Amino acid sequence: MNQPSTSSPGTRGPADHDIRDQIVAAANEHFSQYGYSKTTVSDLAKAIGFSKAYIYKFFDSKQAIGEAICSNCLAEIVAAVEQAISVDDISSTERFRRLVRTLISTGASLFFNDRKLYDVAALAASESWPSTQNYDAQIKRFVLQIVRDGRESGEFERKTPLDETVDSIHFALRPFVNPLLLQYNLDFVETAPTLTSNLILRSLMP
Amino acid sequence: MNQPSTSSPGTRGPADHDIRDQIVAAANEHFSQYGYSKTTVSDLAKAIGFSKAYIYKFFDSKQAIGEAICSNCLAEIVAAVEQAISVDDISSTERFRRLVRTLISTGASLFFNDRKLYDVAALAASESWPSTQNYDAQIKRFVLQIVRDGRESGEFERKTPLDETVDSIHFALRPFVNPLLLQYNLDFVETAPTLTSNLILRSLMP
DNA sequence: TATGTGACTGGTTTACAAATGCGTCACTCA
DNA sequence: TGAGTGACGCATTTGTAAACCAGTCACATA
Repeated sequence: MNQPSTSSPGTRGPADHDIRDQIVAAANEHFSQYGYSKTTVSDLAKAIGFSKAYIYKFFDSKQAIGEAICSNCLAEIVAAVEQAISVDDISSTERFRRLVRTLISTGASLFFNDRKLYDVAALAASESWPSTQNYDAQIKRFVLQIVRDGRESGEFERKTPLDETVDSIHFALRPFVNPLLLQYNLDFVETAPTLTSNLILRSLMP
Repeated sequence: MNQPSTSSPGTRGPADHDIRDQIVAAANEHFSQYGYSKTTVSDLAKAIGFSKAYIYKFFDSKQAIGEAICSNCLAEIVAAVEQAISVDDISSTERFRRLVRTLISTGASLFFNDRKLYDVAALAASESWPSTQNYDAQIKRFVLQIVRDGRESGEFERKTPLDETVDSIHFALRPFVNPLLLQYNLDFVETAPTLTSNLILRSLMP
């Protein structure tokens, strides 16, 4: 009924509350150290000195907490990509190359340096949690933006419907965007980015 | 030492032997009915009226039997693709479209109609059994053949090194070729084939 | 009214002992 | 000598009872 308007789905009670942040901080710590499944809600409660029941005043479920952590995690990738492509005076081609390169390198680095957190993201992807859908949508928006710019500057072809172009590129990037799939493509992390970028860029040639 | 020359790896004893065929037949039956892991080597032995130990005169291991079944399975996909693209008087573009379409439709049909056998293939892919590596190589050969033909006829561009073109296309098809990955892409089985084909074909335009 | 909790339920996980499975080898039989 | 097997070691799987966990609720305190 009176759900606070600015809160993300799965949260409860006052949207900005010190306790909520403490829970998230504890969850980040515990999830990245012991993993999502080995961390109990009681563990998080103990960590911040409250009872388990109190946690549920702020979050709908354990998964909702996972969502918060996962969102942060994926937001970092998005931020890295955004930073990499938000550079003045580079071609759309170069922008696209950076998108792919950054996407893969930050994703792989998450996998190798923060495996337990990566696993949360993979779980989220396998169950289509909102956080991953949102992440996916943001990457797609970047693709749209670059393709549109490239078309306007005459760098990319314009015959193919914009939607189709973006959809197909977005799909081609899926093995790197989706954490569940990225796992299986890590063997190709050296060669695949350039290969894929080149293929896509060739498809964009006027 | 005196390994029969024509036998596939993992096999033992005389290469063409009635018993071997019986084992393979029984395995096909059992694997597709109960699954690979729920089928014991003893089950297969009983099915053909021998003891378990005798099976090992013909196969190195249970996995070697799985290999035989998996090979057949994947060979069917390869055969379907080969038939689909071995049609006279069609453009390389059309040939490529058929490759992708057939690859996905036979793969998906295996998934939906013979799930237990599909799982064997997925297991094989996840552990990189020779059968899947071989399958992968065969698909790649088809791609090479089509691209080469298309280049010769002037239908496809020739600036990009042939190897790179083939590698990138092969990689782009991975989500459909690799049974382990196909599982995760079945939601897109309607739209992805055309989308992917179009992207790749655009990249091949002269 | 806002902060906070112990006790409860029913579904899942764990722990560990028993059973089963893979693969080998010495052996039999014709 | 080639066809075929029982019995065994070692690792994995399974069955199951106990422990645990996610999530709720009525209630306490200030």
